Amino acid sequence: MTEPLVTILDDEPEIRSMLASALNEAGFKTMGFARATEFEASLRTATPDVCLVDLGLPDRDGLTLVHQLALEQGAIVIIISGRAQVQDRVTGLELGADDYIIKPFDPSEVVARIRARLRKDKSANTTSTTAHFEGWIAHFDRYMLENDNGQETPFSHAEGEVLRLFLESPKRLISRAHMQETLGGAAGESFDRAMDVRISRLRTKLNEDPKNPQLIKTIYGAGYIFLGDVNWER
Amino acid sequence: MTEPLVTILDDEPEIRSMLASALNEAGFKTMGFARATEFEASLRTATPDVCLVDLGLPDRDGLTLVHQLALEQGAIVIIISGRAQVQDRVTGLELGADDYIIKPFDPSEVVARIRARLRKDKSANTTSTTAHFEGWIAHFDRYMLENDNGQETPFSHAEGEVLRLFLESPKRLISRAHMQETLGGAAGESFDRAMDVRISRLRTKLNEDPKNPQLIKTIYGAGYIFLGDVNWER
DNA sequence: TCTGAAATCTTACGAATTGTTACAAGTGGC
DNA sequence: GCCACTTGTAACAATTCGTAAGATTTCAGA
Repeated sequence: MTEPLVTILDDEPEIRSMLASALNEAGFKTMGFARATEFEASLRTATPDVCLVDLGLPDRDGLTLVHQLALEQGAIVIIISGRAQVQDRVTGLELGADDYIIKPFDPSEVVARIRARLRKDKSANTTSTTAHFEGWIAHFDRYMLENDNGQETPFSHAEGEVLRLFLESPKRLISRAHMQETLGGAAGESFDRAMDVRISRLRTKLNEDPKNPQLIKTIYGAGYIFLGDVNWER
Repeated sequence: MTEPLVTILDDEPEIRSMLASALNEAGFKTMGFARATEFEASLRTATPDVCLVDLGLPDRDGLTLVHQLALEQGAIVIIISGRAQVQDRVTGLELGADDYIIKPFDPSEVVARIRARLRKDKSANTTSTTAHFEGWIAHFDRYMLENDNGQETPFSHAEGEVLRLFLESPKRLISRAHMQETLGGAAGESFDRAMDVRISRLRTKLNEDPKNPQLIKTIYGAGYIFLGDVNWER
């Protein structure tokens, strides 16, 4: 995961810029939004790793938004709110938020809390070389794909990059842009086609029905989603 | 995971018992320790899912203990401390803690925060969003629509947006304006027709009789209304 | 009930996006 | 150098989805 993307949803410009500069300095990419509708529109093309949400939004009830985000996106959701009552915090967390930070806050704490979440999120996955999913086993050390009969077929390095990307973020939208970035398609050229081809080849190795893929789903105009439960071996 | 085990490490008996009773009530198993050495001895036999650690221990520097725990055990580590400075919190989190709760605290918030951590730990793989309605099942994770015979037909992303909008507000008027806004018809113009088409396509997939739609009703001059009982399963 | 204007539905089409196949350039082993 | 393999590119097929335009429905007023 290169430079996690953090979205900031708050109607106060000063808070947005304060957070953005602190986060950028800490090595995150950021996107700021003043209103929920703009933010939601952006979700179609970008998949944030962390969403900071102010509860006092002008155009939407913040809590229901948090609820949706936590459920539909796999993202980490952190509430930032002026409401300091215990009850507010408890309901916010129950509804799916991963953390609840009270205004006024110190940006460095926000950074620390985000790091803590991401650290946990990743440590489940990283440093392992074998992943089980839907009857398949991917051996990244040997570049081998094993089916439920124990038969193995090799996959190439390029195919492995795509597969790993999918297996590390299952059930989440992976935008074409992010994919391209991660796969080193440096120049945004007609590398698009190359990606398509990689995915196409991966799909055939996974015995996907071209008309109706079960594992790697295309989201027209947005990117891809890998369905299927993944278990990394540790 | 049956009944997660939470260890409580704090030298004040009242705090231990307060936490223990709140956690037991919430369905956790608990073990309390007054001193770090006892706690560490217990690690040889039990593997806690969550460790609550007070920083002001008599026999050990709490921070180094936290650091060890976070690294060696895969456990979730939550600091409970009387030190409320931002700097304390930041270093605690940087050293590997997953959360930092300040004394005095409300036990219900501790429970909520523990739940939030455990939820995230699990949910990495289990994001299934489906809705049941009038004999149909919409699988939003797979972009599939299942009828009462179990047959599945795919729906596109654009169609899914409309369907989701309906299923999230059943039996309520959805104005064209609101719809347009939500569906990102930013261009605003003759996107009207596009919406019509989306709905039309959705209706055909739902086997609606064009003369007499049962599920998606048009309210002339206002918008649409989705009839039918919806049950979300998330 | 009849009529006309406005709103909505539907069909067909086309632009943009994505999938797939064939081929060629590049790489490494023998 | 030969051969197997990987991987990008180009060309064409398939899909998605908005737009245009004619058909149909709704509602108000006569």
